[in-house]
Parts: sequence; C-alpha cells; structure tokens
Amino acid sequence: MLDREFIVSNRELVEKSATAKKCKVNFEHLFKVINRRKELINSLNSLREEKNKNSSQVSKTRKDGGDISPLLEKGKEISNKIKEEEEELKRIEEEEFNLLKWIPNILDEEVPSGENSNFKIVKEFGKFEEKKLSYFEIIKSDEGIDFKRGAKISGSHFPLYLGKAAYLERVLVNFMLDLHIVKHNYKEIFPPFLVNYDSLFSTGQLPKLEEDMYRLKDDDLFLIPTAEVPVTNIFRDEILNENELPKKFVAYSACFRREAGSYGKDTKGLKRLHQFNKVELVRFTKPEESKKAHLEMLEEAQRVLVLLGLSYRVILLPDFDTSFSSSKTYDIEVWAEGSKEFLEVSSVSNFLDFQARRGKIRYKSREGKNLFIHKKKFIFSPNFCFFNYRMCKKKF
RNA sequence: GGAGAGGUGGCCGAGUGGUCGAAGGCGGCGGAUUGCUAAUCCGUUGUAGUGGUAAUACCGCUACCCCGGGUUCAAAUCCCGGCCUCUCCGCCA
Repeated sequence: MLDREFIVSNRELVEKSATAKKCKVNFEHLFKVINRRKELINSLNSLREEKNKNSSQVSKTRKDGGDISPLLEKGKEISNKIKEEEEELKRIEEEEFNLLKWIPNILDEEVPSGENSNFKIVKEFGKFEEKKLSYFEIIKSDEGIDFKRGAKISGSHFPLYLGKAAYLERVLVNFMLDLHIVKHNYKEIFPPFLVNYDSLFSTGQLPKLEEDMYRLKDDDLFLIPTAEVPVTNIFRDEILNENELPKKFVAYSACFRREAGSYGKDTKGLKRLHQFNKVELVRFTKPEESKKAHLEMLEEAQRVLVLLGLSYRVILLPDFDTSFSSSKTYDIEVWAEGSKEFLEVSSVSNFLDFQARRGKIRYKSREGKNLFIHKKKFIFSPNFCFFNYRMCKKKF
C-alpha cells in the first residue's frame, strides 16, 4: 500500500505505474475522499474537545452543588453530533481503504516500458546448448515423477516424486538452504504453511489474487502460495530497533497455488503445479540500503545456478509484468536444454515499503521516528532444475 | 471437544464510572557522586493523528489500557460479541 500523502504529492508517478500494471484506479474520487476525511477528523477533534470539557464541568458543578441538568443536555447533544460524524468518517475511511488497497506499488525508473520493448536482458551466463532428450522423458521412470498416481491421489498438477527424484528434490532444497545460511548469512525459518487473511493482505496477494489461493473455509485459513507470506509477516504490527536491521531470512516451504485461469497454459509436467517446493529469501532493510540489498540478492541467487553448473540469463521485467506489490523485479531463467527454452527459476523483487505499510512493519530510527521497512525477496524453485538435462543425467 | 484463569505502557504490576495517558517497580536515556566496577541520588522516558508552523524544534487539541459494538453527560473500569494466551481433563497423532 502507498502512503496517502505520498499519493497526493506524487500523483503522476502513481497513476503512471498503475496504468502500466493495468490497474484501474479512480484518482479523482480518491482525492475527494481524502479531503473529506481530513475535514471530518478536524471537526471531530474539536467536538470531542467540547465533549471532554463539558463532562468535567459536570463533575465540578455537581461537587459545588450546582444544577447539572443543562450540562447533561448539552453533553447529549454533542455526543449525538459526534456519533453522526463518526459514522460518516467510518464510511469515508472504508471507502478510502478500498481505493488505496487496489493501487499497485510504484515502478522503479529503470523498469522498461512494455509499449516499445519487452523485458531487458541484464546478463547471460553459460552455454545454451540443445539436447534431444526432453526433461519429461528423463523424469518419467520409477525413479522419477509419477504424474498419473499423483493425479489419482490428489488431482492433476500434484506430482508424486519417487526414489531418486524425491532425493534430488530434497538435496536441492538442502543445498539452497545451506548455501544461504552458511555463505550468505541468512537465518533459517521454518514457517507455518497455513496463514490467515491479514498475512496475505500485507504481502499483497489479497485481495487481488483470492481465486488463486487454496482456502480452508471452516477455519478461515489459506494455504501459503509462497513462504514469503509467513516470513514477511513475522514482524507484522511490530516496531523494530534500527540496530536490528537488516534482517535476513531464508525459508523452505511447500507452496500451494490453484493456478485458476491458467488452464491450457504450460499444462504438462512440472510447470504450473498446485504444489511445489521453494526456498525463499527475504531481507528487511532500511530505505537507504534498499537498492544495494536488492542487487546483492540478485548475486546470491545466481550463485545457486553457478554452483550447480547451470546456464541461465537474468532479465529485468517490463512494467506490465512487474507484480502488484513490486517496484522492480529481476527474473533468473535457467536454460532448459531438453525443451530448448528459458524457464523462470527465480524472481528477485524489491517491494520498497509497500508491504511494510500494509502490514505495519516498522523500525524506530535514531531520531525516534518510526519508518516503514523496505523488503526484498527472491525465490528459488528447486523443481525447475529438473528441466536441465545435465542435472538430471548427473543424478539418475 | 469439556472446565477454568487471564489479556493494562519496552517489561513486571496497581487501578471497578469523572481530577487516569494511567500508581509503584524494573529497564532505557540525561545528570550528580565516584580509584575501577558496583551501588546511591536527582531528573526524564509511549504511539499515532491533527492544528499553530518552514520544521523529524516547541506548544495546543484528539485518539489509543487485546479488537469491535453498547450503556452513560462521562468508560481501562459496567454490558454484549470476537480474537489471543495459559492451566487442567478428554481425544487424536
């Protein structure tokens, strides 16, 4: 979420970003609501002042043996007026919140505009060879992934890993965790896989992506689409000390996505799964360290691929592909030799203070001011490493 | 699932209708004292909104004692609903 005052004073930038991300926002109406809210708050403040004064007058007058009945009358009047205005303020604030929550994060100035170009290739690493065998054939054995039985047990897009495939998945997860814990100094987190509405709201999945989420209706909980959600919410509604920052977390979790509306797209094999494993990194930093931290994470993410001996490229996503909450996103795409294509294994995003504001994640600066934390994350999906011929061959 | 207890400031803990943003203690900060450390003494110490204003300085006002409603001129305090925590019993892993 963006700050009310920020939107007012940076209207052009905010509108431009919203348009690029194809989010429709009625800014005219929003500004009217913002102004009315201010009016009401000012009016209520003075009414309450009057109320408080009148009330203490009652006890004084009574002590002195005076007649309090006119004061009681007056108090009642003021209270009624307050009630009226409070009701309007509540409506206005709800309306304002409903408008604000649909405004996407602002885009970094470096993000390419989708009108002329698509993504921008930032880096290419390794050789992009082609092999005849597709990943799909390699993993279809009794030491591979059994999609049929996975579908029987749960439904399509729930893969069942057998033998060496299960082993490979597990060691990849461990490898990524260990690398970031030991070499990059992240703290390991093992989070809950079910979360509540507020947690998903603060990371921005809700309300926009509600139909993509698995929901447990009886308990009003959601299966996490990524470990980003519980990890980001560790400090929701908290105020940290400046010297506690930066916070660096790495978490493995299974991820659950309904992938509603994506039927027909990438329906085969390991793409677009309903359940998959992922190692997620999250950093909370001060605003002034935000950009640097983001680039550091981009390096850390690439290290995984370099150590695994995989070829990849790094791209900077264009505006229309940058997610609702993100300001700037790099994707790392591994080269899949069998299917001869680039596949997204990692996504490194800078959210600035967008999620922090939604979740009220703050820190106290030395000057005593509470500031919203900047957050960035990157993800790494081990299952996509299966796509690479060399990796599969090595392990099978 | 059944029964009970409880949620107050950074922490502990008092407070059952007005003078309570809230006693007291601890911690933090500033200072005094001090061979060092410790101890002692004095002062200070929440957050947000809004107005005065150029101000993250200062002053005023408002809100906040888990959350949301209600009663009342007046609510931390009374009433209703919710959430959370703890203890005991049962059940399952």
